[in-house]
Amino acid sequence: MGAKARPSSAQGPSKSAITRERIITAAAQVLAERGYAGTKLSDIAERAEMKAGSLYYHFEDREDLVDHVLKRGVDESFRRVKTALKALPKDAGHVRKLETAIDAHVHSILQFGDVTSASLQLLRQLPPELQPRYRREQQRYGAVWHKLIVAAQNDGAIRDDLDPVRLRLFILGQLNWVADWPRTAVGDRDELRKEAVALVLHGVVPSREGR
Amino acid sequence: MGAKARPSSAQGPSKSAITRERIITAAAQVLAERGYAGTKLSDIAERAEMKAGSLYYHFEDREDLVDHVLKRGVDESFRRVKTALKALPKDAGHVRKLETAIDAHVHSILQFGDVTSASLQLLRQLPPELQPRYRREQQRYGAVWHKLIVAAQNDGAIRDDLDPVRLRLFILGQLNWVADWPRTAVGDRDELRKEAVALVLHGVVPSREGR
DNA sequence: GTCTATACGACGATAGAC
DNA sequence: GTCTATCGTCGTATAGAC
Repeated sequence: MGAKARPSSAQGPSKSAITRERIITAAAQVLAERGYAGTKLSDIAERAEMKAGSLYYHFEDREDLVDHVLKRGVDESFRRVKTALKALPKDAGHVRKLETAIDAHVHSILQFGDVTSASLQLLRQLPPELQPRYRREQQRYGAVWHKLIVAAQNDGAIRDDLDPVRLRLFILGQLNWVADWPRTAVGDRDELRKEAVALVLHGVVPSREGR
Repeated sequence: MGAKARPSSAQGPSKSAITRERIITAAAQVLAERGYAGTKLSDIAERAEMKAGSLYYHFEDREDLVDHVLKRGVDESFRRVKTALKALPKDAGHVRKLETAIDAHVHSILQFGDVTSASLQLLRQLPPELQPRYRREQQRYGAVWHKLIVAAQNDGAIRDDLDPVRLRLFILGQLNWVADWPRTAVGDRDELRKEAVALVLHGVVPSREGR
């Protein structure tokens, strides 16, 4: 990589910002496959094509770096789902909203697979002192889904014989697991998103009037 | 492998065997919440109420201990699902079989939560050299589900517009995630199992003739 | 069987050259 | 900004007492 540092006169990210980005991506990949404690700075550095010591120019320490990966992972799905919901017409039905949220959540997982996967499994593995911050963020996201589900149940748009909390966890669990699928199974992404929506909404049994 | 296998007589488990069991359980718990590399022998020892050095009397080394936890985790669901399927009447329908497998899988997760949870997330985190053995075991389990799903699709018992591989991953993902639920969300276990079956089969939208 | 004490290696972090 | 060199810490594993 002998690219000359280009003076960021006009606009666009500085070289430093680009490097930071490269490091975060590399970190997310290693974290996703090795877990929190299994991730060595030397591995991150190698994947980002630099030496371990150089990381300290961009981040305070290991924890600071993990912090950035984690925050981004939790935020990504959140932002995307909120945006997608807001883009819906005001009079959209509950089922339509749910479809939209499912599609957006899966979409974010497919696009930011490593970051999402890393943040999802890391939440458990973090040293207890570090957990509260991210748990809170995750709960705010969970709350969005919870409202969606409860509102839909109250209006009779979806079945109300399932506990809303468990229902949310079932749905998100099914979708989150996609981050861990073997690449070969993912296949066509649009197809996958459609299937996810279909499965959550209608299940595997073909509908029959006299269920 | 680990400790010496006692020539099995008619007596109960030796004291050594009991201790081994205690250690494996402790290890599963720590592995489930800290990940592979995050699990220190001292933590396992503490939870098993002994000192770290003493573990080496029962297991060759760290890897040997993890090995036992992992093997058990993959086996548990497998055994339970196979047994449940065999107990069905020969003429059981495809949907009935699927229900049974779902119920058994969830049941095993609820009962061996730590071991299952540990083995599920550890598969990814293992050093590459150690993975093949467990992957193979997991694939054998996946094959059972695959056959179930394909057979059901071919007979028109379940919808065939979803890719069978992805369908399997969706279903198992939804169920596996239960291992990571907060204890407070699990609630009544029988209720949870029923809900899991209902959700996979019929989804969240109440059935209507003109879907 | 379990303990304490210790060697040994691996990784995080810092300092200073370029 | 990135490198090399180095220090300190911590965890695995071993040795030997009880």
